[in-house]
Order: sequence, then C-alpha cells, then structure tokens
Amino acid sequence: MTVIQPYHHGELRAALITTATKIIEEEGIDALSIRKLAEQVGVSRTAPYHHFKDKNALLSAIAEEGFRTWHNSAKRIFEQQDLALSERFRLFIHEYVGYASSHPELYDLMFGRTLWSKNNATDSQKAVAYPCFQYQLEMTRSWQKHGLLPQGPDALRLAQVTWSTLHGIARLLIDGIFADASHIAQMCDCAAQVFMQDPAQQH
Amino acid sequence: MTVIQPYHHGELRAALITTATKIIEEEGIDALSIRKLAEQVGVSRTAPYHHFKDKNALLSAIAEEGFRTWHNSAKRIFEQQDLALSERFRLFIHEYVGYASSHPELYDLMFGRTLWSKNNATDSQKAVAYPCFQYQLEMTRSWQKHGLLPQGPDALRLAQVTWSTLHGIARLLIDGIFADASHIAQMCDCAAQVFMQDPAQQH
DNA sequence: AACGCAACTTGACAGTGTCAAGATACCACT
DNA sequence: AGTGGTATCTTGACACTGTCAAGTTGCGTT
Repeated sequence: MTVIQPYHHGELRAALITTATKIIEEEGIDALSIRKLAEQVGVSRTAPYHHFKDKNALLSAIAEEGFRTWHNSAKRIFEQQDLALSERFRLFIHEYVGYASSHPELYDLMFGRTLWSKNNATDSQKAVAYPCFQYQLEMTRSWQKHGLLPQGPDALRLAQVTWSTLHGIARLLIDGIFADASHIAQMCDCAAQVFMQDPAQQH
Repeated sequence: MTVIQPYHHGELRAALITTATKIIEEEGIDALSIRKLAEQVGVSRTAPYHHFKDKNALLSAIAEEGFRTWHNSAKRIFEQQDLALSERFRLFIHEYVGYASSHPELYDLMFGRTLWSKNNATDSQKAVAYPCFQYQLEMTRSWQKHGLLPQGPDALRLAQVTWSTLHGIARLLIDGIFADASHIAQMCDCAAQVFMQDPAQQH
C-alpha cells in the first residue's frame, strides 16, 4: 500500500489542501491535525510548515477555495435572467442555506470564528472573501431598486440584516440547535416572505 | 500567596464553575484548560473529574448558568408593561444582541457548536435551554396576536426566522466578521423595522 | 564542478484531555 | 469509640497535539 515517495513531493501544497478539505468535510474540523494530514499525504509531520506558516494558514487556504466557488454560484443565481426576480431571491436563500447545510464544516471554516476572530485569516483569504461580502451588498441594492426589498432602510444595514438572517439559519442548523432539520425549505420560504415587501410585484 | 487548602475543598464544584466562567469571559474559551483551571483553583489536575464527567460537562454547566440568567432578563423585558409593544420589541432585539456582544465567549458557549453539535450538551443543560427556546416561540405568538408581526406565517417558522436574524447578527459580530461594530444599534433598528409590519400600530 | 536554496526529515518541547491506581478524610453504624 | 464504606483528592502515565531547531537531500544556476 505504501508507495515510495520521492524526496521532493512536488505537489505537496495542493495535495495538502485537497486532502485536508476531504478530512474536514468527512470527519469534521476537529479531526484535522497537521500530523495526521501529513501522514495521510505520505510526508513527515513538519513538512506542511514549509508551505503554510501555521495551521491557520492552511485552514485559511481551504476557506479561500470555498469562497471562490461560493462567489461563483451566487453570481450564477443572481444573474439568471430567465426567472422572475422574486423567484431568484427565493432561490438564492434556499441555495445559501442549502450550501451551508450540505457543507457544514466548510461553511463553519469560511464564516466561523476559527479564522475571523483573533485575526487568524490570511490577507490572501481576506482578499477573496471581502468581494463576496461586497457582492451581497450589491445584490441587496439591486433588489431594493427593483422594489423587491423595502426601500426605506439604508442598503448596507439591510444587507447586513438579510445576510444575518441567512447566516443565522445556517448556523443554527449546522451547529445542531435546530433539532429538526426537515423544515429547512419552509424556514427559507418564511424568510423570503417576510423580507419581500409585496410578493405580487415581480418582474 | 498560595493558601494552604484543606484536602477536601468542599466547594470545588462551584469554585470550578465560577473560575472557569471568569477565565472564559476574560481570555476566551480556547484559553480554558482543565489543568490550568485546576491549578488556579488550587487543586490537582484530575480533581475536576470527580465533579464533571468531561470537559464538556463542565462547559455544559457553565452554559446552563448562562441560560438561567438569559431567560430571566428576556422575561423581564417582555413583561415590562409600561412600554409600548413595539418599543419592547425593539428593546428585546437590542438586549439580545447587546448580551451577545458583551459576553461573546459565554454566548458562543451557549449557542455554539461546541456543546450542541456531536450531542455534547448535558441533559441537565438541555432541560434549562429548551424552555428558553420555547419562550422565544411564545413571545412570537404574542407579537403576532397583537399585530406587531405578520400573521401570515406559521408562528414556529416566524420565531425561527426572527431568532435566526438575531443570532446571525450576534454571531457575525462576535466572530469578528462584521469588522465595524460601531453600528450595532442601527442594525438592530433596521431588523426591528423590517419585521414589524406596521410601526404605527402599537398598544 | 561547486554552490545555494528550496523541500523535506528527525528530534525535541511544552501543552492538552483523560484513565488507573493509590492516598486521605469524613460520615454512618455498631 | 472503633470500624468500614464512600466521596474526594493526588500522583503517575499515555497518547495526542502544534511548532521550533537543526540536520539531510536533491534540484537549478553559475
């Protein structure tokens, strides 16, 4: 089983990220240790430290990748022209919560305290994440302009509140506080209904 | 400085909880280790294990205490009769987010994955926490009945969505994702405004 | 061919949670 | 008053963690 590895792995950085991502998604973030990861990749305990300053730097790189794919799927939905605006809004909410609940550990890494508090996030990660946050604001502005969302509140505040709602649902789900996860769809619809001022008005 | 402790501490369980709570609130949850805690209380490393099965059991007990005080302050606001209904609603939101941001580590413990996912929460803790969740539902029902919140959605779903919003704001704040914490009040007001169907209608 | 540098390894250290086995002190019963 | 039992606490040990320091290997450039 044990394949003899050349002294220079060559693709170690990439291998570490993909293997670590797999471990995290399958066994949870607590199950990921540098040592176990190194062993699984077939390399010594401290080899990863030549590609990542820290364990945090590794986690940051994984989250970074997550933000990239997240941003893409958000755009895909938002720019889908063949659906009514309100329908796209509804779909976005479902997609957001769905992504979180089908990749709970990765979501936790991307939007959790592990990286964001105590300033553990890499500059590189921030550079990918901030545009995602910004995009949320742009979408909100657009939804306000088209009369889908109330136009009274400041766009930034409204974006923060709507995002908080989605994030809150996601977190309560993946953290195991919403014991019954079978009503996700209904919660999403309820959220959409509350936020949309006039459900009849759709383009 | 080192006081000679009797062999039987006597109040060890209580002492562990209060000291642990202090450490968590001051230095964060990651800074709490059983060993350091034991040393600070003036007792050997494994003494805590005779009062708590696990580190989780200790954390659970701390969270339990948190839920008790939380439930009290929630009730106090909700039953405050000398304020208009909408004002009490607004106040509740501010209080919720305020509590979280002034006790970030304790809030994380109470509503975070550490205890809730992987079923780490003690039965005792659940017994205290569930009524808190239930209370949120009762409040929502009441607010709906008085026309403060939209009456269309099912009470349970609406309670889940409103709570998610507060929880989401709280988490994004304490996890360090909302970089600028100086607009907390405005976010809370925005949330209140969005949820209240008709701000003019107040008893 | 020699040198330099990047990639990788081994050894070590200070921590962690937790189990097993022993020591101590209190409490109830004879 | 003595005796046994039990709750409480201690010491020793194990496996595991992240990470630093110092050595080894091999590729690329001059």
